[in-house]
Amino acid sequence: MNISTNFLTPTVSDQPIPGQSRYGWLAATFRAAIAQGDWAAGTALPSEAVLSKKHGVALGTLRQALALLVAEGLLERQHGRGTFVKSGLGGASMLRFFRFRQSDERMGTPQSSILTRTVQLASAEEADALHLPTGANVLKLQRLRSVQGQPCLLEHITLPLPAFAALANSDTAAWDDLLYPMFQRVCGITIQRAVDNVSFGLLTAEQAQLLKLETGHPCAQVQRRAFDLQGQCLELRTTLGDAFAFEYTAEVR
Amino acid sequence: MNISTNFLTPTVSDQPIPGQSRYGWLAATFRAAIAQGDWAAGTALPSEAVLSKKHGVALGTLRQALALLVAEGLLERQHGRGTFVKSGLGGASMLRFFRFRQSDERMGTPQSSILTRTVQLASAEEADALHLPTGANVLKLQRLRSVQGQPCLLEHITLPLPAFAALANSDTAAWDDLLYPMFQRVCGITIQRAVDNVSFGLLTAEQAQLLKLETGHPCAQVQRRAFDLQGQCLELRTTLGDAFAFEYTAEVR
DNA sequence: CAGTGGTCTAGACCACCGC
DNA sequence: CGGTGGTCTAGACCACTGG
Repeated sequence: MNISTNFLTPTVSDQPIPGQSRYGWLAATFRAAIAQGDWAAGTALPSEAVLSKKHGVALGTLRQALALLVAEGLLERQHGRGTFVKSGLGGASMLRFFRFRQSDERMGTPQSSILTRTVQLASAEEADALHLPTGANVLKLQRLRSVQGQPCLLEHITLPLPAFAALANSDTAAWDDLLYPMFQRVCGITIQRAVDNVSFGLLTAEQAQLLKLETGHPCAQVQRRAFDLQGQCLELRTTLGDAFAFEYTAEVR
Repeated sequence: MNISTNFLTPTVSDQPIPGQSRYGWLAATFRAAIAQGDWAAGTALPSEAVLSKKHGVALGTLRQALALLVAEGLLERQHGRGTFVKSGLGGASMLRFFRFRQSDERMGTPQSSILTRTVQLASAEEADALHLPTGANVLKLQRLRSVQGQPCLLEHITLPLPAFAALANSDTAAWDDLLYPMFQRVCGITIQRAVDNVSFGLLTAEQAQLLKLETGHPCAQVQRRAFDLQGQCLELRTTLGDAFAFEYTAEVR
């Protein structure tokens, strides 16, 4: 990572500044510290004064660096309390696309059950997206999520296999309703960010049966790629739900 | 608006600071200047040095104020050139929800034709959303947008009537393909921001006929509320398009 | 080259939190 | 109350743009 360690520091700073600004370099340093776990999720960073002194930088510069990481969603600042490392994604983020009856506040998280779990060879697209070598295995999950006993979302999940090996043999019935916190606990993997692509389709007979809908019923399809702290894609997920329960709001400027 | 004009300014500032920070108040001042047209869209603001001196504020403080407006999408800064007032929304923003063949780059804007134009009483919901008095009139438009001669989007647009009177009698055949720039030119109304709500439904017979699809064909429905610089809602729009052409990407952190 | 925004400093004081 | 982040200042120098 360190391209030029800059042996001949002319005047003041001994810090290797690649091509970026000082605060940009500082932000990168902190980003790495978070990614490597030196700053654990949920914990507080040292105060601004300490950090600025430690890195030989003015307060304002240090604050610019932190502001970058806040904008990226890695940090959270609280006036009078401190600066904290954000935990990864919660996992209930799929619900933002759907409005299921009574799902709004009371039953925050839908129940989850794993229908199938298999290990198989990664397809070309999967290997490409997950940056796996050819011939690598992936863990495939089929998962049904229900609200108040009503099945509402059907998911197909692909996970790269050396990384998620701990999930290949554990009892799926004992799994949490939320996967991402479990990824963190069991596999030490933090999902920090995801990209969802929404499109429209019709349910196949098998899909419809699981969702208790008619074959050919319209469905919304959300294809997700989820990334860890290093920006590595570590999950591919396809979620299907009743198109008539779909609702999403976006702002344009 | 000015709650306390603060007659007894104790030490330094003569500026009416409501409860906000200095830069927050500055930003509000600039926001108002833009909204009232003192800063015309597309023009450059005075330099940082001039503005900071004029408002008796340090450079850093002035920059914080500008940063707020940049984040709001009202301003745009260009290193070495200046700070500019952004023009309103372009108008082609509906296409971000759909992928029509060959619409990607070559034919940037779909052609537009106004099918019907009527003046009628605002419904209760419309009057509420547009902040109209009861009994006020609205302009209703039905509009078909086509790519390469193929009809693809059907729109139903509601506009409050004193404001858009200039559109009530002009020749619709001569209208632009993009409405928002025309709103600005003809009515002096700048659309700065919009909120889109997406859901799925089925086409009625009339809708299907216009879009050259089957009755009952699945459609994506985008309900938009568009706002001017003051945050006033000045347009209600419902857009229908083939659900199988729908595609949208969102990021979650 | 002059003028613009971008970075950086070394201070000061204020507002909030929790003990 | 001490410690935290938030605001603000009055400078300095750098990097980019355009004539």
